[in-house]
Amino acid sequence: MTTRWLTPEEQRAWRAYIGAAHLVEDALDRQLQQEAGMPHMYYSILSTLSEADERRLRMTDLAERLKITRSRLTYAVSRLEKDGLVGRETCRWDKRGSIAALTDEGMAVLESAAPGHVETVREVLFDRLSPAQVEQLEEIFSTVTEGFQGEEAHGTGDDVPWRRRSSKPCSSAAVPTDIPGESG
Amino acid sequence: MTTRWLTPEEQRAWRAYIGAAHLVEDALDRQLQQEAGMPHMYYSILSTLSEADERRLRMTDLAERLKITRSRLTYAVSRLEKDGLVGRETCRWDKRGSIAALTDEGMAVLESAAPGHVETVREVLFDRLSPAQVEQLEEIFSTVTEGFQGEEAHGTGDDVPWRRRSSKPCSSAAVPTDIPGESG
DNA sequence: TAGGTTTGTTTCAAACTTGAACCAAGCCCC
DNA sequence: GGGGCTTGGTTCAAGTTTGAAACAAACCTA
Repeated sequence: MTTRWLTPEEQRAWRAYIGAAHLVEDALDRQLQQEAGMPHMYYSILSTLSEADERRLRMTDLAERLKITRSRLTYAVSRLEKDGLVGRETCRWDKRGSIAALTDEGMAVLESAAPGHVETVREVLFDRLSPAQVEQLEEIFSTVTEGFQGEEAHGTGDDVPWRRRSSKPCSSAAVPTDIPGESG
Repeated sequence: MTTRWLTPEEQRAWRAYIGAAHLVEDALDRQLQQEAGMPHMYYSILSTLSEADERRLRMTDLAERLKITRSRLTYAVSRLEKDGLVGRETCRWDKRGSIAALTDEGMAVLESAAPGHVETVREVLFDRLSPAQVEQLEEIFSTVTEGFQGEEAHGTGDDVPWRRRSSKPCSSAAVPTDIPGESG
């Protein structure tokens, strides 16, 4: 099959996107590194945990939500754990499982970093976009994300074995009142 | 000042964007790593050079176009140089300057990798977007990029000293017929 | 229920990125 | 024309990411 090159419009869009994405990422990383001593991804981990049930999530779930590899997450959580912002627990119903839990200190750090972070996100992005554009942004990237979800099922013969879909909940909140096992 | 948190619409847009951006980046990196043995950024370096006058560019210019730090570029070019895909030359009119030049081998590698790369870009992005959305994408991220250009001039008191704007051309094509210096 | 596969996670080495520090070469200006 | 500032690039150590390999627990299934 002969290559379908990008049209001039697509080229422009692609370059604008790639360039801006770098700028945005860098700005976020720099701001958070300065004010919270961690890169953006680490902040996202804390943030995601803070919204989860009981402020804890299985590693695989967390990786799935953040769209990162499990290996990357392991490293990041280890660092956050060393800093006392996250704790690791083992899952009682699936002993393979490991659960990341936001500590009070982690919550505090998150809360103190949040305003500065949001301010940066506004500065670099939302303050420059019209409401219509915000909607377009969501629409465009939701579509892109959806594209990836189908891919794994069939795909172009290409599998993505390392990016799995969620596992069972396993947080105590998601557990029935009568807990199995844990007998004695 | 009290924090202007993100509205629900903005939140959704932000999350969609961040998540999709990770997926896209990973997909591109993976594809290029497989088929060309280099991450996306390195491909972009080759690609940018290939379009430049004489297929060569000063380091600072290259960094500016790619929106990356000079330090990151130095490392990347060193690797590409080791692979024989790029050569380094010194600038005759500014002896501080260093010029990265795409070699024939680099051009060949680029050309052989291009179809697969474009195909991936289509798969993950453009094949899922309407022409209107492509336009919106460009508009949105051009705006974002512009935002950064103003920033350095005044900004919120925050300087970005390491991300400079272009230097003088310095490629032989940009040189007047009568070359100064180089007296012999 | 032993053996084989799958799933959840970590580990490891190699590659990459970051930011600060450094070195030269240009530039200014008295 | 000798300081002092700026600019172009590199270097270095510390931190992060990657992908493959290792492990262990869970899940078949004969």
